[in-house]
Amino acid sequence: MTEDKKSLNFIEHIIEEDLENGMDRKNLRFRFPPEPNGYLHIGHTKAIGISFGLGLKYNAPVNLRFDDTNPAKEEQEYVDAIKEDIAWLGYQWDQECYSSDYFQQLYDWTVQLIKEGKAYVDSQSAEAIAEQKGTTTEPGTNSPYRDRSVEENLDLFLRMKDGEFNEGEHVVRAKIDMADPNMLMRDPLMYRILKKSHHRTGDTWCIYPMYDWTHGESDYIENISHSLCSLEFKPHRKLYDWFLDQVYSTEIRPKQREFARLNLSYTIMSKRKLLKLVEEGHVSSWDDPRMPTISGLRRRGYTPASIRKFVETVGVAKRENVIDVSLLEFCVREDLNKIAPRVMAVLDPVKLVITNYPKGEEEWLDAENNPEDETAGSRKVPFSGELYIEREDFKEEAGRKFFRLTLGKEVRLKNAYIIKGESVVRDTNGNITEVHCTYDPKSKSGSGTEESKRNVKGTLHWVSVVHAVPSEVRIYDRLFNDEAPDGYKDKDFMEFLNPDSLKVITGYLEPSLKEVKALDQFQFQRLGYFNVDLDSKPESLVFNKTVGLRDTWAKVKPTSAPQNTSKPQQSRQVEVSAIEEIKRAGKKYTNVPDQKREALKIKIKEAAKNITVEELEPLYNTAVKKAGTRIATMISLGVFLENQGLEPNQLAKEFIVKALDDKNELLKKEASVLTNKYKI
RNA sequence: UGGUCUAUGGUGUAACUGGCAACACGUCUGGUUUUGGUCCAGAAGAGUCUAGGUUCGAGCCCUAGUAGACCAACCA
Repeated sequence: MTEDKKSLNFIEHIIEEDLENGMDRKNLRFRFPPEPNGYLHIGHTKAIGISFGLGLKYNAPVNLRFDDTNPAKEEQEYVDAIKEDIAWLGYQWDQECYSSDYFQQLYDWTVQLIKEGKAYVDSQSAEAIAEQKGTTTEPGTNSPYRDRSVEENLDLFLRMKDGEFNEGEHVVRAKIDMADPNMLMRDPLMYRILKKSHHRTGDTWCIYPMYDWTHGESDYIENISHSLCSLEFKPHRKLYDWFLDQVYSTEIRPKQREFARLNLSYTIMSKRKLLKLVEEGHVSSWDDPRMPTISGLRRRGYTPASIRKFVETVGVAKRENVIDVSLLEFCVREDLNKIAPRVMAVLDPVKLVITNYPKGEEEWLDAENNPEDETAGSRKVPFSGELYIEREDFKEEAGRKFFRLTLGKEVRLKNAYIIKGESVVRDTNGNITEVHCTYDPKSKSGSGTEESKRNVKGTLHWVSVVHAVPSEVRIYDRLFNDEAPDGYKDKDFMEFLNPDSLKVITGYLEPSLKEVKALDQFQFQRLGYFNVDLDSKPESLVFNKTVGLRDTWAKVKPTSAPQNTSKPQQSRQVEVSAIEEIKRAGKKYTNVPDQKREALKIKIKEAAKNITVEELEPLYNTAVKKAGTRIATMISLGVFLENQGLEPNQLAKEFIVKALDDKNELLKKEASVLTNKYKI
C-alpha cells in the first residue's frame, strides 16, 4: 500500500488522527445514505466520491443505505435508479441497507427511552408545537404533555403503533431542553403517525421515525465509523450525538463530520427545482442531456471516469464554493481524448466541388482512428469530387490569421489531398452555394510523395456528398444564463433559463457511422465529442454533442469581423481588467478602515471611467452575494452615469432601490447619493 | 437580536507539530502536429478579509471587527 504524497483533505486528516489514536484500521466503515425520493445528480457524486473514495483508499467497506423513513415521498423506482447510477459510476457498495430495516430496533429503543423518562408523547397540533419552539433568539416553552407518566406514554405510544390514532394526533418527542440555543435540541420529534404504505414495509407500520432519530442509530447499527454529510447537517450533530449517547454501549461510535456541498456554475442542484424543469417540460426528462443528473450526464456522453476525476479534483473542504463547469468539461475532454475514435462529420455544410477530379470517380482513403491510441487502427473513408465542408471553413478573403480555405490559397483535406480555392457559385440572394477548387493528385496523404509531405497551414475535415449519412445532431448549451441561478433571494431561478439550450440540426456523417449503438462515443474531428443518443435508430441516427474541443480560435472570432491586427484584442483586454479591478477593490471594501476605503473608492472610480453598459449590467447580478461587490458596482454606476450624462435605466433603478434596503450602511449611503442626484 | 460554521490568485483545493504560499482548471506566449485538438516548454496572476496581539518568525495561535452560509418542516 504505497500512498502517493498527495496532501490529505480535512476528513482524511481526521481519519489519520483516529488511526494514530489507536483506532483499528479494520473498523473503518463508511456509508452513502440517499433518500430514494429523486434522481442522483452531480452534487451527489461528491458525497459518493468522498465516501466510496475513502473506502477505496483505506480498503474499507462502504454501505449503500436508503434513508427511507418518509413513505410519502419515496418510491422503489428511485431506489433502482440510484443503484444503477452508483454502479455506473464504478463504485461497489458492501451491504445494501435500508433505514426501514431498523424500524423495530428503533421502536424498541424508543420504548426504552420512554421508560427512562427521556421521551414522551405530545398530543398537541403541529402549529402549537412550532409555536412553543421559540425562535433563534428566544427560548421555547415546555409542552403541557411533557411530564406525562411513563405508563401513559407507553400506552399512548403502543396505541400509536397499533393505528388507533389519526395522523397528527400524537407525536413522540425526546425530552431534552426547550431553551437550548440549538433549535434542534428543543425536544425534537422522534416519531410521527403516517398512514401511508411504505415501498418496503408496506402497511406494517403507521408510525415512522424522523431523520435525526434514525440516522445516527442506523450508523451505529451498521458499525459506521465515519458518517460524512454536507454542511447543513452541522447543527444536527449535537442531536446525533445525544441520541447516540442514549443507546451507545461499547462498540464503534460513529462520528458525523460535515463538508461543503458541490455547486456547479450555470446549473441548479435542488431536486425540487430539477423536478420543476421536468414537469413543466423545459427539459424532456430526468435524463435529458442538459440535466445535471447522473443519468443526464451519462446520456450526454460523460464517462464515469471523467466524473470520478472531476470529484477528485474539486477536493473536499468546508467553505461554500461554486465550481466552474469548465473544470467538468476539462475532465471529459481529457478522458474522451484518449478513448474516443475520430471520425469526420460536417454539421453546417457547404458544397465543395473539385473541378479537376475525374467525374464519377471515387476512392477509399485510409484514416487513422485515434492518434492517441496506436492500437485503434484505421478505417476507409470514401472520397469523391463533390464534398461537404464546414461553411465556417471557407471565406473568400480573410486575414493572415485565418488558416482555412480562401480563394487562391491552399489547405489540406484531412486524410486526402491538398486543394486550392478557385471560385464560388452563388444563388440569387448572393449566398454562396458552392465552392470550386482544384486538387493536387500527387499530394494524397500517406502516398509518400514529396507533395504528400508538403506543409500547408490549414487542415479541413470533409464528407463525400454521395456517401454522406444524414443524422440528427443535438447541440446543447448551458441550461441557465446565470452563474448561480438559484443564488438569489428575490429572483426565481426560472428567470435565467436559457431559451437556446437545445439546437437540433442535421449533420452529414462519414458512412462508417452507419453502424453505431446507443451511447457510443466519437470525436467529430475539429468539432468536439459526440455520442449516440438513446433515441437513435439505425435508419435515423441521433447524436448528442457532449462537449466541444478546446478552441482558441473561437475566442478571437467574435471581434474578427474586420479582422484588424492586434488593436481590438488589446482594447478588449483592458476593459476586462477594469471590471476585474472593480470587483477586486469591492471585495476588500467592507473590511478595511476608512482611510484605505477612500483609496479603494478612488481606484474603483478610476477603473469605472471607461466601462460600458454591457459590462456594468451583469455586475448587478453578480453583486447580489457580496456587499463589497454591491458597493463597488454602485460606485461604478455613479461614475458611469455621470461620464455618459445618462439617466439610470430600469435595471439600474432596480439595483439602486434594492440597495436602499440593504443592511449594509456603506451601500445605503452610496445608493442614496444616486437617489438624490437622479430623483429616484 | 441568539447559536454554529467559513474566509488563501479569476475558480477550486494545498501548505504535516508556526519557517521565503503550492497544485489543478482558466488566461497568455512559444514549439511540435495532416484536428486552431493532443503533447511539450514557458509566463502573468494572491502576499492569505481587516485591525491589533503572542513570537526571532503567523495563512496557520489569541482578541476584536467585517462579510458570507446554515439553524425555528409531523422533510432528509
